[in-house]
Amino acid sequence: MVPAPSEQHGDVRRLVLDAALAIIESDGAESLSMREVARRAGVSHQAPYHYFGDRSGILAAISEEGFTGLAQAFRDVHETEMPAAKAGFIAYLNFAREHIGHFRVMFRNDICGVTTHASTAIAADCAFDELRLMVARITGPSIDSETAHTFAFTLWSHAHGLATLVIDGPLPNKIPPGTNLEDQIHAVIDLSSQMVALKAAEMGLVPHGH
Amino acid sequence: MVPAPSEQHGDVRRLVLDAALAIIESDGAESLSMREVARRAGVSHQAPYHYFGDRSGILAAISEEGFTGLAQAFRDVHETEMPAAKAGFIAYLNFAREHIGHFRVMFRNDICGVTTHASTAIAADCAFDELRLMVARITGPSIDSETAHTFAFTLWSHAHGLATLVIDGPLPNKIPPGTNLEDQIHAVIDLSSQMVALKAAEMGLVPHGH
DNA sequence: CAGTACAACTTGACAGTGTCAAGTACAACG
DNA sequence: CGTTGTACTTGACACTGTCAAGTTGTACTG
Repeated sequence: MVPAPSEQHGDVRRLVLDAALAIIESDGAESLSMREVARRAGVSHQAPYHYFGDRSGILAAISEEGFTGLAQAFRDVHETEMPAAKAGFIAYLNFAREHIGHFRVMFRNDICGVTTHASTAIAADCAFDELRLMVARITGPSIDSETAHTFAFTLWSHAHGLATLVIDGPLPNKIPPGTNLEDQIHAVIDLSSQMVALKAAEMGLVPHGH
Repeated sequence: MVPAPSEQHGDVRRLVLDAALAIIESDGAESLSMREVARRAGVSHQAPYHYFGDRSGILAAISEEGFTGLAQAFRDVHETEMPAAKAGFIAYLNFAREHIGHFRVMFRNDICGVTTHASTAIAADCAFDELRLMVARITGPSIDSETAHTFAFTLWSHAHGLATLVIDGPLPNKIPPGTNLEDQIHAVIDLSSQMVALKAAEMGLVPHGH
């Protein structure tokens, strides 16, 4: 049976996971070597396999952890006084930047196989449910579920695109000379959330308050 | 000196590139092995290095090719009768889906180092210039360059997010049961372009016609 | 026409990689 | 004490990226 997480056994799993995250954060997911992970965690080169099965297993575990964290980030948005759309964009981008290791893996089911790892898929579903709850704050209750779904997908796309372009894409290199990256990012977030708010208003949707 | 591209010499380069693209399309960029590429191209395991220097070199070449293609896709949008925003979203998504191999690499400067490969950076700049021209069709001329830039970034983010989520992300697995993926995608594109059009109208921007 | 230079490769070697297979240490349980 | 199971370790294998050195053919000089 699995020992209590507080015991030393659980530590190796955590150690391995943290070592993997450190590598992914600094060099990207491609550079993740199981042997280097093991070396940094101070265990034999085969120990990680005991916990995660194979390379995709460790990535799936990171992905799962990431989705759980993202769901929490979405939940935390409910506490804000900011307009929900803007707060959502900021939360998404902040999560991505603060958890680059997780973020780089989460949306890559080509390398971690969300479809093959059930618990990762469940965590992803939870995060998406939380996103839909957040979107419901923008659209209000007077909306059919199909449109609500489309709204959720759309906002997700917008936030995701910005985050990926900022983190691994060429966006940081493409800001005009003399301008500040953070300012540009906030201008994009502002513009995006204004677009969302305008459309919601045009559709006669009323966001519900706190 | 470099031989004319029509000669047999150029063929190897093309062969290697195509083999690499085939691997990336089917298995992702992580699974790209230089030796497997060489094997499929029917050359020695070192031949690809002759042309591309190292693993990141081949990825940079693919990236460059991709950005050149994307720029062309943007140019082709000018021919459409559709509203520019919607046409742009569709063009971006189509490009991504029809050139998965290129797309999976282009925006990953963690693996192909756009910063280190000059010609790739130039191609990326060209594509971005073309994007700005396209955005100018939406915003019209009555807009200061800073706002125009923000508009371009924003639309880019929106389109990019949708494309990445569709191609490698969990979006295809997250459509509600009984609904069609293509319909969902088009609903998102419609909603996004409506948001853009609304904001442009609110700002008093007038798109210029054909 | 000999000589040289250079591009376009090939062959060989090396350290490092993912993963299968087998072993060891040790606690829990009967 | 013996069995069972977890938590690893050690060893091996085929494969990887890349450096170094060789080979072939072609172009161009003297």
